[in-house]
Amino acid sequence: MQSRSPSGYSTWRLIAEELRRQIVDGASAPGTKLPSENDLAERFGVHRNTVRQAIAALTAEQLVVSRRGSGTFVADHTVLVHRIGTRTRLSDSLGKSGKASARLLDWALEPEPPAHIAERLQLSGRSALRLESIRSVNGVPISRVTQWYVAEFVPRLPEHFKAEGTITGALRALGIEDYVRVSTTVGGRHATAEEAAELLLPAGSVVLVVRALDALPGGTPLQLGITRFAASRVELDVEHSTSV
Amino acid sequence: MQSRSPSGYSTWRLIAEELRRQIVDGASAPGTKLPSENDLAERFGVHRNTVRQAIAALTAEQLVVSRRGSGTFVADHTVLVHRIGTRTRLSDSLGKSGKASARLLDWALEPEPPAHIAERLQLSGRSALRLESIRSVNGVPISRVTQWYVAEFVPRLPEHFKAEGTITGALRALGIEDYVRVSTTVGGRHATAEEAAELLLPAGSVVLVVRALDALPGGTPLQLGITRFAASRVELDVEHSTSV
DNA sequence: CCGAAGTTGTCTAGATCTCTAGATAACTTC
DNA sequence: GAAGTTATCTAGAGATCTAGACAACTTCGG
Repeated sequence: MQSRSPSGYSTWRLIAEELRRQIVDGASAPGTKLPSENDLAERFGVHRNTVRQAIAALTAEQLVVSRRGSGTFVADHTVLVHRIGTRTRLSDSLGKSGKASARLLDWALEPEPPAHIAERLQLSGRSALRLESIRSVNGVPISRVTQWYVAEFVPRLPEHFKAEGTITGALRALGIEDYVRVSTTVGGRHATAEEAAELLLPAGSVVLVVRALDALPGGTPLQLGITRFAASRVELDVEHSTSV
Repeated sequence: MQSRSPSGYSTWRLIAEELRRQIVDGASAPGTKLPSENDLAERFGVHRNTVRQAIAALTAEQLVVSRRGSGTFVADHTVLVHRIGTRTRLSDSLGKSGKASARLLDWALEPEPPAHIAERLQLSGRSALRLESIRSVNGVPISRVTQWYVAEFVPRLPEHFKAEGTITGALRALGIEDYVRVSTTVGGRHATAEEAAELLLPAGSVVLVVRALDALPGGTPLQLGITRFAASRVELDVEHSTSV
């Protein structure tokens, strides 16, 4: 491990991320023992206290657990899989892994939405409806979602969302049973301070940013969603058509 | 901006990432003027020198350019789009954006590949061929790739790769013209120190980790690729089937 | 069972890096 | 010319990292 470089990352943070990568990429089973603090200090070329800081961070995230005298072990952790496909709904793909829930944080009618939203939804001067929500599985927040709808297609959607508990349910209550995924892009970046707080992540954690456009049968745009998944908790699985 | 929290990220690093996010998410055109250093210092609640550190980092990445007396402006930057689909080849999706090239870093015949590789490729005791390469567009590195092949299917692949310059060309030279994408998963994490160095990224940058399995017609596994895209340079576009 | 070795937990002190503070200099814009 | 903006600098406070030590516990071999 190189000594301090002007990266803006403390040495212990870099070590914590490296250990995290080794645990997750190596698919270390819960119970796997990490090297001792002295070993890690020697490998990374730092003082043991610095390694302890890194381990403390992973402990705070419940990725590892330390036992005095024994060592540090990988804790029980799972990475959820979210399917990205033409008709996949969040409740279908992630719900199977446990109890999924969505909480509406905020909503607003937007008579003058941002230009790129208006363009993607082909609003032509019509209003958009913006919903802000957070989704959890087994009580653990996994994504922070901003959704833009063509407002006139979804009257009272927020009320229905609160009543049904899911967007799919809310849309169904409005008579919208069928819509298809038109496009999906995936990017990655550091979470904002707000996102990190809402997703219960350490500052600077990585989020996968999924931008998805859904349309009604016939191709009329219905919704543009911007979902920030906690990259440490969710992996995306792209659905490939099986027809050749 | 909160004052120092024990996140392991320096204040200037967090500010730099937030400015980056605003520039990229807001799709700021080159030439867009950022708020002045004094304004940013006030907004983030820090001293101006701290803001200067953040801007210096973005300047080093050539995302912004500062002119004394005038201000700081968004520099020319593009985010490349990589298509993820059944038959999309890197040279097809990214090559259109400019001159794409791939450089073989290393390769090895692996008689005892890791268990999860052996399983995905259904090796049953056969050897795997591992290739390590880096891909660039217009001289800018965009991804770091590890590819595992069923060795007996691709004799002398490294030589062909060097001769042809692309994997697609190398496979074609071996008579392999048709293969399909079976599965693709996308994750995100911080780049390792090595990855950051190879991709010319600041330490701790975000990479999108794409794991893809390709098969020959008939379903026999051919290749498992693990591609780390620089998230600040590449966005993934998922191909959706248009049939309903 | 006991002692040695190993491991994590805790603490103090000093060196080094980061951030704040404030100032002056050099340039641009109006 | 005045106001605004970036560039550079010095100094001090606060945070991080190194260094080393001792404490409390576990594991293993005799």
